[in-house]
Amino acid sequence: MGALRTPREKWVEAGLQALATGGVDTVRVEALAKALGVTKGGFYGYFADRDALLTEMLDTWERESVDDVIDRVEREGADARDKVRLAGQLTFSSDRLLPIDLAIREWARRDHTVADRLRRVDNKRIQLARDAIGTFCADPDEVEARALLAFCTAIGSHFLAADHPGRDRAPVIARAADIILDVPRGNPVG
Amino acid sequence: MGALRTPREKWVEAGLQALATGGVDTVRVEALAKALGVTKGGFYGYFADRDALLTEMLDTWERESVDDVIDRVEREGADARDKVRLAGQLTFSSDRLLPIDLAIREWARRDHTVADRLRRVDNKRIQLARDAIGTFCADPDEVEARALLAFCTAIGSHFLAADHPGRDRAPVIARAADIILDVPRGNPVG
DNA sequence: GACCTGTTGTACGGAGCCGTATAACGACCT
DNA sequence: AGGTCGTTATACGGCTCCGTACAACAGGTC
Repeated sequence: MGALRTPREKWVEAGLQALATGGVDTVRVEALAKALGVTKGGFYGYFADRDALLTEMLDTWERESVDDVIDRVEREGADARDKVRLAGQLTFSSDRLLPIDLAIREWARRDHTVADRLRRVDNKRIQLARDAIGTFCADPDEVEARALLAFCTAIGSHFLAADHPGRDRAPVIARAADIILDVPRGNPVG
Repeated sequence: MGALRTPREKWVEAGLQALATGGVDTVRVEALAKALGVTKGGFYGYFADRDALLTEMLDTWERESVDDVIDRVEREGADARDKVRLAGQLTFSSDRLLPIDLAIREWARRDHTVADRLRRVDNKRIQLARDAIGTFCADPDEVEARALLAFCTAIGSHFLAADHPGRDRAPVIARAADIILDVPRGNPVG
């Protein structure tokens, strides 16, 4: 039996890497093969076609970014506000997951299948924010608005190119988080 | 002199349309020609190459989305909060500009030239928000945070796939705008 | 009608990519 | 050493795209 030099996961990983770096349109079988130092010869032994790889990439992403993140938040998150912050950090500060997440959002705008999957993922994530914010905010409309703000800020800040004169982006986001989480001034949480 | 059947602007317009619909990678000379009902024969009379078209598309976008929008806001905006809302609406509710804006944000993540141009545009736009918010908020750090929130929400809501059980997205955004603009409850503006 | 002149259609070479077919290969077993 | 079987390289036809070259064409002018 010949050795398995370039297993399925290598192709998926290379695909996710290409997706993160250059978007879906740069996920090409021959380019991936070159990146892996092989030819595309073996690819079609694992995948029916390019679409099959894309689907498997989405499966991997969904698993990593939902199950893994939610598990960790539920286990490690202390109080409600901490959970929101931790969930945001795990997804939106991960060198691995963040670029993939952003690329999938772009992709989802043009592919309904991807949009449906992203909706499932985002719904699970935003529920986390709702639960957490609900512990210190009674009005359900306000909970929804603040959960939306949390999410849009986490995503939007990566698509916003503006500068903040005399500051870095980080402290501005921290201050914005205080507003979203309704932290009283003079008693900042950070 | 032969008639000018497919002038420069037609190519730029078709390019922007393709950009809005499918992203930069779908702006291809031959595909544009087919969409215009001609062949690419005439294209290279106006543009040195595909990159020249992309540059001109960016020029057009920058003109439309900065000069035009800012002019109108300065002229029509009533009070400060109105100006922020109007600027947001002009850019992020325009059937024409919005999809182009979003596509350029995706593009900018992978092309430094585009990122620089987007930074110029976003800086002008966010200054509008700063000025407006500054009229009712004294703390400059808080002004910056609220301006960031306004922008991230305007952009992020288009990249967020989550549902809002029992609601549409619009009223949730309106309520979020009240939080960003610090509108007291029981006295909603949005 | 003949003649410019600039726009457009057609044709080309070259590149990258998809998916298939087939041959070469390497590891393992006997 | 020789056989077996799965993995990989190579080669192919087909497609889309780029940018160039050149011929066909339509509008205006004389």
